Amino acid sequence: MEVITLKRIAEVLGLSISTVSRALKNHPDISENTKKRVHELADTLDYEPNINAISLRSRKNNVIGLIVPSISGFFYDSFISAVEEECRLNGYTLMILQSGNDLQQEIQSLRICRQNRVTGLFVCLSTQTKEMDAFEKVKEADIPLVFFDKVPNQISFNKVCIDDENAAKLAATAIIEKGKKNILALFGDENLSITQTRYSAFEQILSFYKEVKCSTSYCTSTEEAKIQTLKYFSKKIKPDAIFCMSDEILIGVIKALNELNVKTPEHVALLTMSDGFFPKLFTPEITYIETSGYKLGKLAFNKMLSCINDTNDGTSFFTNSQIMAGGTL
Amino acid sequence: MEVITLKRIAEVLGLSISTVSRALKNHPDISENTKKRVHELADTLDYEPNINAISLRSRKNNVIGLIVPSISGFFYDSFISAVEEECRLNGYTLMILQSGNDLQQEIQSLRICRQNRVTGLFVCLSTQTKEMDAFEKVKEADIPLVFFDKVPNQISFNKVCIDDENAAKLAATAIIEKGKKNILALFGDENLSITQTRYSAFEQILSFYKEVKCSTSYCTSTEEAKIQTLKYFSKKIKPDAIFCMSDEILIGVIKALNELNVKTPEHVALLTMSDGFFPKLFTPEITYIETSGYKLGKLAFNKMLSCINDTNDGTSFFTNSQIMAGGTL
DNA sequence: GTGAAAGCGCTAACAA
DNA sequence: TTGTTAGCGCTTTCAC
Repeated sequence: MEVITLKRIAEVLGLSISTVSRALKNHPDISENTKKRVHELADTLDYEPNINAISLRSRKNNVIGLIVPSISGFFYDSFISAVEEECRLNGYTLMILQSGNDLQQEIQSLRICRQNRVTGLFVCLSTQTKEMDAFEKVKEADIPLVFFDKVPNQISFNKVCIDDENAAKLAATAIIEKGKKNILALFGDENLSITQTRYSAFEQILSFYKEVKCSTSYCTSTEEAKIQTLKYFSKKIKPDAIFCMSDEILIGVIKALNELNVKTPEHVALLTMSDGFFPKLFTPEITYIETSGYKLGKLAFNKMLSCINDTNDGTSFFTNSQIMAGGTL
Repeated sequence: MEVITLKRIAEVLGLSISTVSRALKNHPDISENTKKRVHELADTLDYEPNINAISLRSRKNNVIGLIVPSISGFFYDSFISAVEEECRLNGYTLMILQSGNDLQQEIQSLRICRQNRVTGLFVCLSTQTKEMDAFEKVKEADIPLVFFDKVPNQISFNKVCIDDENAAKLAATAIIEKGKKNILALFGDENLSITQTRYSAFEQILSFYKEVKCSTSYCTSTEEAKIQTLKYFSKKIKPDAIFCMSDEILIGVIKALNELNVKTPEHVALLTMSDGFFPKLFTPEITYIETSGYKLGKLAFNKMLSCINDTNDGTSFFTNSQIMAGGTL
């Protein structure tokens, strides 16, 4: 099946390529009659302009790249959903690459984005990433770069995050106010700044309450969260409250509690950070600090737009959090 | 920041563009010394070939399109995850577009894919789609087209599905064997062939057992599934078994059962079709017929490859299903 | 109101 | 072993 180009239309109509090009864009110079003929033929032949040619010629590309450890589940899918929506609404196309938390893969994805001359790039760092050299180069190449969720520590990068500090403080305060004395706090991967921020904010609040005991544990997976929970409940003094840093952790905790037949809130209080989807699946619904991937996605896109339009003020964006009452605290 | 091209490298090295091009590809004609010089400069300048130019020149594109109602949650995220993985491993790049179950959006996404000259296209139909004209045109344009999950009825299209018929029969048989007499069967959107297939297979099995009563209901959302469940449990004779066609339905049912304080399997048996993620979140774990989005994604990509390589034999692919024992049946 | 020509970055046939 | 040239599909300046 023949692919239709301006050239082809021009041949059929006995016009020059440039006239056809202008006619399709309704350029004022072109006569109404010519415009009509061109549009009609283009329609019947199902002409679609070749984006590659346009990108090449204009030296710009409407593709935006997104690198993320995994598309599926836990927050990222709704973040991506929001970003795709905004991209589409703004005439961009989204190219998604999974790093699988693998360093090589992340670098390779970065290269693919550069080869594609992406207009901008969203990145959620892999848990392995230490060196930021490759990302520095992206910046030097003047490609707008917005980190989300798992972001680097350097202040020089654009970041869009949950307001981790505030959210973690909110959580700690809520637990304290319920008079809990023996907290189990489960966090994610220790290397991530997001984990570090949540951890220190949480600890900071607790430090004001010397009488409250808190055991902390870092879990890199749902399975580990389950194991840690089982471990702490096998001790003589059992936790009277559990704080989960994320859905991923929460699921592990719930599996453990189910196995132990420990009920919330009767035997233990439970508070998590989440977008609310998982917390609402259970009975009683789990109390959570709201951290919406969808909202963050919208925010991230705004940041990206300001970078693209060169109106970026260099500030980091944060979504604000609030506590959503369920029945487990 | 200057963008590096072959031309630039050629200038610096005092070579012609074609020599540089060949050197970078390690063409045998080029002397070792020249290759070395070119590679070194390319490295220090961080040269990356312009994919747009390559696509234009070669008249092919390594982009594969994917149109889906929504990226997030319920099966699609893991399907997409698998497809992205395969794309990456095979040198393709994935362009994702959400239709939001909106007809206009779907058509628009189709157009974007055509403009981008995608090498292939995965489509999960929106619930609104009736006319297949636009997709016929894609086929006529020789763009490999693979439908997944929500697929058209026409036999002429490539489809990759859960083996819906077998899965639904498996479900019906399992429920019958448990001696249930009053089944509530909840299905998804009535317009979808996937729903129709599951429905008729389920009914077919039941038709052999005249003594078994079965109420059927179509739900287009989680919320509606909840409402329907509440409705049937407000009747005098309550269901002794519930069959859910999907996770989306299951979640609604669980919320309803929680609200009613109806326990599984004591008060009612529960069986769903799922990839297993959600069923395993609850206690007891919910018995399900396995339908893996991830597996289906891998299958879909194989189908796509065979289309691209023109070795497609025109058969539809099905993942096989099996029943996974939880504690609710 | 329309056309010719150049050029975006790249590859490959042909020439030298 | 290297260079010249043409052309992928498109836009845009300049000429008529």
